[in-house]
Amino acid sequence: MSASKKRIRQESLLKGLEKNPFLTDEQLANALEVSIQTIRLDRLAKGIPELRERTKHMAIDAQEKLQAIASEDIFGQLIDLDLGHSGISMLQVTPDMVLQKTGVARGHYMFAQANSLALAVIDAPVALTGVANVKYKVPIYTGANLVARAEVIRKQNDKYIVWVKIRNNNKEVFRAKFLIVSLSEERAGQK
Amino acid sequence: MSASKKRIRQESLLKGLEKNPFLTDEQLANALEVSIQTIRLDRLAKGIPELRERTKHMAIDAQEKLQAIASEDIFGQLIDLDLGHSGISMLQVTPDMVLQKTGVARGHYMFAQANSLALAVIDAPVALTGVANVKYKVPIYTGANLVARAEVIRKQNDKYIVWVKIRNNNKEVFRAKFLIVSLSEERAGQK
DNA sequence: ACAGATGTTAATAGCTGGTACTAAAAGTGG
DNA sequence: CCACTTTTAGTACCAGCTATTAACATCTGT
Repeated sequence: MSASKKRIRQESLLKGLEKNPFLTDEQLANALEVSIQTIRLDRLAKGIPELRERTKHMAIDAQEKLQAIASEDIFGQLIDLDLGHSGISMLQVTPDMVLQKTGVARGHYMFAQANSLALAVIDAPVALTGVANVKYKVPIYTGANLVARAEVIRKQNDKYIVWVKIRNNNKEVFRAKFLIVSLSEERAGQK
Repeated sequence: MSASKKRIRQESLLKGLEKNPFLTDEQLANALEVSIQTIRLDRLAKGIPELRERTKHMAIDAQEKLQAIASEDIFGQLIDLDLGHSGISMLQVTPDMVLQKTGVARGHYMFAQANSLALAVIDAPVALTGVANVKYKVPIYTGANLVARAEVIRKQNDKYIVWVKIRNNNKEVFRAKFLIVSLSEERAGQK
């Protein structure tokens, strides 16, 4: 019986810290109505680090995640690139990409994957999207492994037409046509 | 002269902590070749909190940012909404939204703002984007205050045509036409 | 050149939130 | 009742500080 009391306490310890990781042993001891030493033994048993270590790791982890999001993990991994002709990228759909209400991936992730791949394929120092025609064919859910394939269809002076098709399990779920303008040097208006 | 030496030191203190906020006073003292006490006076003067406080605030801030990103069903702030007819949202362009190379905002932010606003306007429990036609008219840079206005142009059964125009300083910079399908209940394919 | 201001270093006491260890007390099961 | 687990208590020690007081060091204006 006491063994199960212990297990229950250790589990609520884990849950409590998950909800609020900034609790000291003292606060935890009060909350669970045991002594500080018991909390420390429990932490030791469960391999839970002390408050300061927890805080530090949270800071580092969250920072890294933010950077990953800010940089380009959203857009998928570039798998293959034939500059000026074609490219392939892959994007894993994770739970935070879907709308809670429906479980369907937000459309702008596919758009971002397709658009950034299209820009990557263009063989120019600076390129901007001018026009995009997009068609969502099938809703996407968590766990989908989206494979985008971009192809430059036409090039005329500084304008490129790029087709991007996204497949999930070899089934086409999205397609887009981009008109992309490459800029020679300076900032310039887009048509 | 010593006053400027002090100022220089305090500035490199700030810069050093910006690069690596996890430095103790002792490490900082070694790096800047002064005593620990000097570092502490400098921190006091500049209002820089101690290592532990810095770490904690980083953890909290980053966590909040992550949650904000994760819960962003609507990209930008919804300013006005006339369900089934029109809506207005605002999005501030921050430095992490732009490509370093060019300083131009990544296209999918505008797409996300427009798309999510279009979906919000639809008066239906579940709605999915089917087709999007997008035109980028002017490149956007950091600091831009994007105001998107969506209007339902046509409704036919479960299909809606929504126009979204984004303006920056009252100048149109982006427009998109969405064909959106509202779903009655179940998960269903999109055309 | 010397007083007074400014800047730097040192020393000490006390705090938080721990680790590590030892030992006693309480509960529990056969 | 004894053996064993679990819990609590107590002590010594640590990092990384704050806060305060005091002694030097350096510079600056006159």
